[in-house]
Amino acid sequence: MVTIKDVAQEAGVSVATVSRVLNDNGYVGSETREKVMKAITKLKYSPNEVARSLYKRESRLIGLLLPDITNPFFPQLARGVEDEVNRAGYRLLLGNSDESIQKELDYIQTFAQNNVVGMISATNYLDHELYEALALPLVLLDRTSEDYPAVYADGREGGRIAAKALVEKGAKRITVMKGPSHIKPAQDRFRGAIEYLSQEEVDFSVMSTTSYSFEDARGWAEELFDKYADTDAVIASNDIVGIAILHEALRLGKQIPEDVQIIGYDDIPQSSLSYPTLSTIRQPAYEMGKQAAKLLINIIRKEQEVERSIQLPVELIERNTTRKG
Amino acid sequence: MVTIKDVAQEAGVSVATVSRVLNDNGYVGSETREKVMKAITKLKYSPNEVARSLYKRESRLIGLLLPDITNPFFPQLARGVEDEVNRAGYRLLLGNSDESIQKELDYIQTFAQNNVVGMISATNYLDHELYEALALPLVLLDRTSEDYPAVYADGREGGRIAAKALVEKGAKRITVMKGPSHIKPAQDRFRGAIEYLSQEEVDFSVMSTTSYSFEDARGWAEELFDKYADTDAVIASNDIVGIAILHEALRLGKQIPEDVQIIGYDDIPQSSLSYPTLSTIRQPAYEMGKQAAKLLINIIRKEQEVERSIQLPVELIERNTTRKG
DNA sequence: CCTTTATGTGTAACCGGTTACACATAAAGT
DNA sequence: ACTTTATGTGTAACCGGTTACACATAAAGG
Repeated sequence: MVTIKDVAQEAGVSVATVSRVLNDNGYVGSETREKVMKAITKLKYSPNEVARSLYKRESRLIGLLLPDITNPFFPQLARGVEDEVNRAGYRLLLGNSDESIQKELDYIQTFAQNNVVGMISATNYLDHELYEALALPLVLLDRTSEDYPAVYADGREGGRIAAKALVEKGAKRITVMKGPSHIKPAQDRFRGAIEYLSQEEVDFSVMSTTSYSFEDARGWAEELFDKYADTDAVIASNDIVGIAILHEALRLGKQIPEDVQIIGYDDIPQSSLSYPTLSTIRQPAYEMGKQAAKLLINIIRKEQEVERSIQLPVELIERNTTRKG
Repeated sequence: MVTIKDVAQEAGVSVATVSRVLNDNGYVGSETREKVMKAITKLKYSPNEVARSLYKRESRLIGLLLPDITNPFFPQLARGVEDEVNRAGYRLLLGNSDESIQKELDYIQTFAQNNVVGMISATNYLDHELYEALALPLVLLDRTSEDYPAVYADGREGGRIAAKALVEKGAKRITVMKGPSHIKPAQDRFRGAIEYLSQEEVDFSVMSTTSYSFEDARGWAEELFDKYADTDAVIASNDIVGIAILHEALRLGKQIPEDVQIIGYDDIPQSSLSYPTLSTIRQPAYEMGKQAAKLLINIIRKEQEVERSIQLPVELIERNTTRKG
């Protein structure tokens, strides 16, 4: 391994001077700078981040904690975070917590042990005490909080928009699927939908679900048409479930959107690849990731006028599981 | 920040003793161990990984380099890697290289600068010189190589199986989609399909594509039916493209699988959520990730009898875009 | 009883950077 | 000509761990 000492020796200067050249601070004579640069190139020197991180007590790493990257909503979020974080010269330590508080705590600890400059968390549980003890800049993603800055989409409005669209498109017997109760954003969109429907002249029923996963989605779909066979519109808890419902409806010989209208939530990329293409409420996942990263970096850099939290707008994407006009 | 010194002081011993307790090596008296443990608990001490990493010249991080986590094939891979890597006490530094060699090089450099113990790369380009200069344990994933251990699925066999299935199911005018030429596994499966078809009594045509992305998938689908309107079976370059083709075929009023049979590749989770559900060649993505991580860890630990490379089997998943029997 | 050997603990060097501080010299100000 | 001030460079302390080595004591062996 080539160290700063080797470079110093090669250039015939001290390590301090090499360091000054590397970081472009302090005074360095122009010929000296030249010599050092040449030595760096010659030896293919690349400074060790770990040593720097130890002294500075701060690495150039940012921790990203997700529930599960395997859920199609998260890769986009993650990319948004990564792209923005890279722009500022940081790199990502990634962790999936599943639904395990233990894993979450373990990751938070690792992040801290590695001197990360900050972290972004999109997990559902949130152990306040530990996060507090941390004293690490933290931004929450896809989640609201009183205590920490957060970036999220307007779930309540999303639920409302979905409900409004279905009512306007003539739905009479709407079924609203309620997502897992420990997932906050799931509850927000559910609440938005219920609020809207309650003030309208329509019948609606609520079906509770306890997970978002691919594996269970088909089960929810079957249960839905079993329990509410005559429903003519469904507000799905997310796109995965929405596509499963669509699939099941077709299997039962229903016409989409004539017999049943369906609105998903998230607008994951594959929603536009279903058949018929799924109408949905779009959450700007990539943008949310970017904003969260930006916010975190501003906090890290102690910029003035840092927003406390950022709410991004949602949007109805009308595709082919809802009627036209 | 609580350091080992604080613990030493609190326990009334030297830092060396605390270190011995932490790492459970060297001699430590049982009462002394007790005292140290108590101090650790009391101060909520958590050793700094960076300091350890500097002295040991080795962190507990592993670098994972992917083309793009946003491509639905990769989240599963990543989870496989992460889960296995965690079991062994390591954590992941994640990077997406897109198609950029520069980004790839940058990430490799960062990995090295952070003293990662090893790296797993699933990227398409591979700058041999740099990887060589690295002297970092490296395992390639979803990719073969003469020079490095690799974990991959049997693409050629996959292509063959897909072609065989279609021929057996009565396809007469098969269109084979050729994936981007810089993506090695895409070429393998293509080659497998062509090899099989060449020895059979069927007509087939080849359509070249230059990307795998969602955004372009629809375009390829349109082009396909434009150029080869009378094709009765398609071997898609991957599931995304397969689903887009399915979608387009339905839009054109074709019956699936009666008029057109379609076989995808990868078996990404959402393939079972399409309508009709997509027949495909399954690559065990999660398992591939796990195996790659296992292999890397074995190399790191300098275990004996480490396999050079691991080829995993692919499997035909018959769903509803191919005819029965 | 004396020498080994095993056990327990502390001191200090080390990992590879960064930076405070000392020192030297040149340029600028009075 | 003499003090400031700006510029350039090196020495060594420091970051928070790990470990080689020294040293002390107790147990075991002859």
